[in-house]
Amino acid sequence: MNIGQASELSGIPSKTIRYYESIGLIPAPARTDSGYRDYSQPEIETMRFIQRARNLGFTIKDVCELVDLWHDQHRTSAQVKSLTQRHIHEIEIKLKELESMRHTLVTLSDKCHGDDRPDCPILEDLASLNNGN
Amino acid sequence: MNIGQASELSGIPSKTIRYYESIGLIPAPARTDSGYRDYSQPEIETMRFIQRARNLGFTIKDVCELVDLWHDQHRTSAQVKSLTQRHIHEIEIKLKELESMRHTLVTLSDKCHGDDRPDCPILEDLASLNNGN
DNA sequence: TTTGACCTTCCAGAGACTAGAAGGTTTATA
DNA sequence: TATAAACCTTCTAGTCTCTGGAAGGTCAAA
Repeated sequence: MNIGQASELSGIPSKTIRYYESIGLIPAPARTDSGYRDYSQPEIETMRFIQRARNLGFTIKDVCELVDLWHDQHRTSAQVKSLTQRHIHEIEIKLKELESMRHTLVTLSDKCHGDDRPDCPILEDLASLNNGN
Repeated sequence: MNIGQASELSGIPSKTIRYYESIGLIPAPARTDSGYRDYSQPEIETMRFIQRARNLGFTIKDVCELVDLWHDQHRTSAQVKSLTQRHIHEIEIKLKELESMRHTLVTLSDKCHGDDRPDCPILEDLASLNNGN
């Protein structure tokens, strides 16, 4: 199976598959006589695994670990859960940051007339002296 | 005022100030005889403005526009509000993505025993066939 | 045989910094 | 006055995760 089909089945763009291979996330596949990458079914499964993990926001490094754990008969579910909870924690930190930003922005935006005049509470807030750094 | 003091007062690291100058977000300041950057008060105000906008998640490109609008006597508050609402919209998209990730991850994590055994619903889900791409 | 859709490699750019190297300047202390 | 620490300078390269494009080879169908 060539890279285009692998891309279709895994949902990972061809360019990204090559990139993942270049950084060692996906092992180099067999090649046809003409040099085309030639994937087999288990390699597609791995790609789908990787794609799902990426869709859940795991970093490439985390995905490497997850793939290793997946293939490790002697893994413990505690290892996987720990990795996952660390990731959840990071997501929650980002959520809080974004929610705080949104709150501030919505508050400012609501105060802004949004008309032809230059007076703008958003700019005034950004320019204000009595404001956190 | 040298770059270290400007950094303290604006909350932007010296390295980042130089970077902002290199991409044209901050204009090149005066120099002392020995070549040190020499900032005046209005330049610090601009840096503080930039730092606050960055803290609200605006991209560098947006910040450029905001600074331009700030200095433009003929701006309209509608321009600023429009920029801000676009940004709020992008934040809301990211919030939804992250909340969806968190929901999935928490659900999976709750199902995982997190003990010495290898059985793990998290890995099973990532590996499962009947799962979105 | 020709066309179009694949595939290959390699290089560069995105965004927003950050680290480090190699060297010059200023300031404080001994 | 000497020297050491703490600044400053420029430049290069790395981070992270791709993505686009160029130049060229291959394959399948008409």
